[in-house]
Amino acid sequence: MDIREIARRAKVSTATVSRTINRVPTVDPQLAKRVWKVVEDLGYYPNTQARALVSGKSRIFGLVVSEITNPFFPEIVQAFEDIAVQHNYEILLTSTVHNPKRMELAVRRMIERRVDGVAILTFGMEDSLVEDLRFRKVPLVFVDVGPHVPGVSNIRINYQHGIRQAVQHLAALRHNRIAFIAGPSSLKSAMARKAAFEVAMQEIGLTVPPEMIVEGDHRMEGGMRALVQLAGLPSRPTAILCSNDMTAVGVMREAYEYGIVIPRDLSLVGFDDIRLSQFTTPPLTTVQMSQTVLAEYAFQALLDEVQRASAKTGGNEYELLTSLVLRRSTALAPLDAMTFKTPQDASPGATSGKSTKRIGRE
Amino acid sequence: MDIREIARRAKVSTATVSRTINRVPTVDPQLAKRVWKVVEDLGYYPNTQARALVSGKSRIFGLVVSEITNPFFPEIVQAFEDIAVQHNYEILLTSTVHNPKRMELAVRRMIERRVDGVAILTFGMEDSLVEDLRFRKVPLVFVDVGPHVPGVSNIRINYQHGIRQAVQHLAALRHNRIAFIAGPSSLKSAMARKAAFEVAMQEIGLTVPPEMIVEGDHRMEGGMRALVQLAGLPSRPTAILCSNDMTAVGVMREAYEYGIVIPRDLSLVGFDDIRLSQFTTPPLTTVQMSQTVLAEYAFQALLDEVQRASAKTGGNEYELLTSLVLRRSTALAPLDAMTFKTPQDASPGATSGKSTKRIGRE
DNA sequence: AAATGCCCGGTAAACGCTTACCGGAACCTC
DNA sequence: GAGGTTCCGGTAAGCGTTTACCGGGCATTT
Repeated sequence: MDIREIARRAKVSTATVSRTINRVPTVDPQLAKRVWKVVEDLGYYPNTQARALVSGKSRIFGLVVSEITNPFFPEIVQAFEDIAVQHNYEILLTSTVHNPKRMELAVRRMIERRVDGVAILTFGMEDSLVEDLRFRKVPLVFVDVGPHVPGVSNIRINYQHGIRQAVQHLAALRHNRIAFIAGPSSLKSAMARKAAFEVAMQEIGLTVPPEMIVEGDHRMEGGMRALVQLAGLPSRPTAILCSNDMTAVGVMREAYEYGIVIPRDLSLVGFDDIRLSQFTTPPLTTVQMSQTVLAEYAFQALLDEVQRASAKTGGNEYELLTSLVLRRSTALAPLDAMTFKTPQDASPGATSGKSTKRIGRE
Repeated sequence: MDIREIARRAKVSTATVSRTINRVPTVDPQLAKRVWKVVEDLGYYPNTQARALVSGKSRIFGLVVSEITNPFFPEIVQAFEDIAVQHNYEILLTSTVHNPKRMELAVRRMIERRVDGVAILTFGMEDSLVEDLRFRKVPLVFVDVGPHVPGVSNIRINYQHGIRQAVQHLAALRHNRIAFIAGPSSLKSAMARKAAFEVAMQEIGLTVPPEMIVEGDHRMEGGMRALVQLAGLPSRPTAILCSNDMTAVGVMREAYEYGIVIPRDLSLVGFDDIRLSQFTTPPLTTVQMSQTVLAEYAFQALLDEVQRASAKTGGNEYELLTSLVLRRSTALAPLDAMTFKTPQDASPGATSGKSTKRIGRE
């Protein structure tokens, strides 16, 4: 069932049907009504492919993420989709799972589908792929790492702000041995977080001995390993700031094995504020980086670019703030130097008494 | 840059270019080589929209999930995408966030994009929408709840298998007061899980007093509320089976507040085996329902349907098994009837000693 | 009343492909 | 060597839209 069928039944030309459907104001209301009637009766839905072909606009944006199973991404995807739907855009999602082949294929598929723009939320994308996109004049938006050229927008993340808050918060709780579990050194964003930590520590007048910075992998396992390493130190940290939330979850998990009670024995701060960090025990204090706002910026950047078409102006810069969200994984530093207790002393619920409910024995 | 440009430069007709690109074997290798050269040199990628228009196949499958931010879904999406990529299919993802308007819009968009099939992994979709899809002869696959008609495939989930294993496991650990936290009664799948639990309990000769079944909401909050309720019982359960993992996470969270130590005081079993359940403390014993296999079945069902075109046979049925995966949230039932300890007795690490590492005080 | 302008709706080309059909060349067959 | 096959590549129609252009009818102007 196509537009011609509608035209025939409504006894008008296909042009009129098209105009009606696209709400071109010059069509006579009488006619329009007749057309709409037929459209409704037949349940006609226009064929987007054909529309795209003639208009040259697919109304599709590509969205490239590293791994949809990484809890950091689903919220971004959701937010991005929400806005896309509002603007009548479709989204082509690709989860590259860190596989260069997959990434290449993804780019190719997107170009073949003639996407109107691509948001790249993955870190470390081959330059040649970006070139391919740019060569085809596809608007791009990067987070944190894009080149500064026309047609390419960037969302820069202000790590410093949130991390400074976190460090100040810990300092206010009298922590002075604060460790940092970094992300993989191959990730620019991870390095930026680490640098922000070092700056914040310095600002506040705290020194960071080298052994207080250990490298994780932004996954739970890295956090677990890192805690083991930090626990083995002669002078242990009383607080740990992690480069992302999954790392913090790993720390929690390993801390539990060691009988270290968070936050009594150890304060812990994450980064990203993924959903999961509300669900941990105790809920994780973390530096928030709003996935929703990130998605909004990304979409807006693409949309702007599409609308101003190929005006030479292109390439906006956005800044995304980060900020501390307080939950329950941080507390006053232990008074004595003997930070970690042995398991028998460490009883859950004995910590931040005020928020702990108890039920008596029957 | 289009196929004509290629044709011109390679001094052949567009038909030959098309044939070459589609690897039709009748084109002369010499010619083909010449064409390929031009294609490579120019970086030509065919326009999928045009192809779709003429072939009548979009090579897009729709995927409808309730909420991508629900940890249950990302793995399915990932797995689905993996297979889709292999088969050169694109996926149109829609997260309905339980909003009927969104759902309607999603269906409309999918039809307009002329998807070749739709996998519906959301529960409770308006019949009218399904009708709309069926009317257009779009192949469909449902999980667990689809109607039994041609063109519609179903993936039935065998809840009984895994839940029986769970119950038997708990019984073997000498639990006899086993509670069940159900999902919302509006969800068919939740009701099926509850029924499976009741059957399994009966099989094993255990009775289920009505107060041992409480309704949750498949979210953390429901689990928290349910635990409060169960803890208030005069005769408390020694083990709880939850209708999904998020519920179990809520139970864990609330148990921590009460000083109830899992698994020493309370054994806990979840359902779904979402990623997160590996990350809880302790890791959650749960009934697995393989998201990967689910996605594979769904894709295969759609693909079958597309390939056999409109042969009348349509509508496969698949069965997905569930099975228990043992982690560390279950243990021998406490010997005395005084199931829950008061906080001061409850020390983490004192439980399943063998797997608990300790470090001595320095 | 004829000329002019405006308004609207129809005609048809175009978007970038695939493919049915056709025709020429080369190769057989008798 | 004439007619018949076979093989390949070109011609052109068509997929379902949008839209530039055109032209008829009516109102307005002189």
